[in-house]
Amino acid sequence: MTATVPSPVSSPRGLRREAIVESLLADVFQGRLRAGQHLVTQELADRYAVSHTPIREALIALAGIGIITLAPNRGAIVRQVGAKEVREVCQVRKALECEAVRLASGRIPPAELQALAVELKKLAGRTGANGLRQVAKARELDSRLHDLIADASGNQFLKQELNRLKLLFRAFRDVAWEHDGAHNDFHRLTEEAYEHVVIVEGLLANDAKTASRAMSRHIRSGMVYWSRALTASTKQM
Amino acid sequence: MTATVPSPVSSPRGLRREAIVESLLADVFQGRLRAGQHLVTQELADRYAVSHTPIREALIALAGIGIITLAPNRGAIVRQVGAKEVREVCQVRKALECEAVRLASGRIPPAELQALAVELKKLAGRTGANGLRQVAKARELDSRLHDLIADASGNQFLKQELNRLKLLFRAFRDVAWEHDGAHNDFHRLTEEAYEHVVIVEGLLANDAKTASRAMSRHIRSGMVYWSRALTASTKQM
DNA sequence: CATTGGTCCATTCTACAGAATCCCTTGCGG
DNA sequence: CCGCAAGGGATTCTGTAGAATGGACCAATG
Repeated sequence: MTATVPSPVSSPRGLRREAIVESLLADVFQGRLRAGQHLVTQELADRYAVSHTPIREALIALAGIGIITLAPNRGAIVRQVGAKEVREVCQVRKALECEAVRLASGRIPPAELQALAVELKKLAGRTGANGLRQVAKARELDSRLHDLIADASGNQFLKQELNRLKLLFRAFRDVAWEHDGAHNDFHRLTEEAYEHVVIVEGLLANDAKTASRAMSRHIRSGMVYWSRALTASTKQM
Repeated sequence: MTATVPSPVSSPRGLRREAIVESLLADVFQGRLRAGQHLVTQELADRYAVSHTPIREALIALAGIGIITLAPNRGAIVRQVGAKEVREVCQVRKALECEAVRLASGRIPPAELQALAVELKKLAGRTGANGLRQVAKARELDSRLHDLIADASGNQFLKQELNRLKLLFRAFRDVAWEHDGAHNDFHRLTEEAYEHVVIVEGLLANDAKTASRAMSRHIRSGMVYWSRALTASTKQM
């Protein structure tokens, strides 16, 4: 199971923990580590070719992010990723993203927004032809928009929180993706592009209310979509 | 400096990290550790009479909470607690508490709310006479209200996030408290009690909008008060 | 069903390696 | 002769490894 991806880590001293955190996050994102799975430090240490000390530290950090839970003297297990969790995280994310949009409204350089709008429309126009390329593009634009907003909110702490939530959400989405197969998701991606356009247009018009409502709808529809994808294909425990 | 409080920890194996986290949190809350201060693992290890491994792990956990920042190969420093940080955290907290109120509206047992309302009014009535007793009572009621709301929101994740933020906020408040001395804060406490009453009444009337607006005002006024208290007394770096 | 022994593994300790910083020296310019 | 900047070495502290400790779970036995 874990042997499929050896994933050795050769980071400079002091950055190993961080590298391991990222790699483990990716493992969860891409379904190599499943919910409920027990993580054994020694195994991970072997796999990453480091001692178990940095592994342990990485696990503590992951527990802080909320990806795994740590039980004293019992180690780490990957958190359940069910429809309930998706809804919960999305609810929180919605509240924060909307706040960020309100704060950011009128503070983002219009040039950036224009450029983004152009690319989004181009993406939304193409109906799901050549897959993976478009998926990558969509995700990049998504990231760019949300980062732009978080930056412009002028609230460092909020930005940091949003980033954490984005990571969590990505974990959920990627698990669902794997379960569900890809073909439906192309549709969702173009839908998302349209939603993004509405948000960007709201921001361009300096209309905080509209933009924040669009953001709310955007996240809600993501929530509905991905939580459904999860329930559809997972036999919950 | 640190010698004033030896704080030895004698926890059963497996809970030491947790114990250290709590103790360090308390140290920050109570101003024994000041913003910008550099935390040396060996010192802390001596102080708690453990090796520096669990100390390191505790620091990683604290960094996850956001109380300290970790620089690779450079160790931990206690985060700046200035007016800016208070405002940022409060902004985030406001967004989440309001969301929680909206979700919780109509789902809290009225009996509980009634009881709380009675106690709050009793507290608000007494004008700042016997101090510490009232402070303790006020904090207890505050905690009870926010917990009630978080529980009733039905969102475990949201509840967990709110708890983290409450911890952070408490850290800020206690630092400000120490700087400012106590006498003004009694006034603020009765003010808070009034604000709480409005929230409770909104909830009793099943009026999510009013309740959430009251919550928003509540947190905003706390933000204004405490951030002012901090700027007033701290010579920021 | 309670007990006990065994095994696995999380946790903690000790020791060491490497990074960052500090301080002292040394060389240059005033 | 004094001040200042640059270099280098010592010190201090972080990060990692590997060993030791003891808790949790399982299975076999009474």
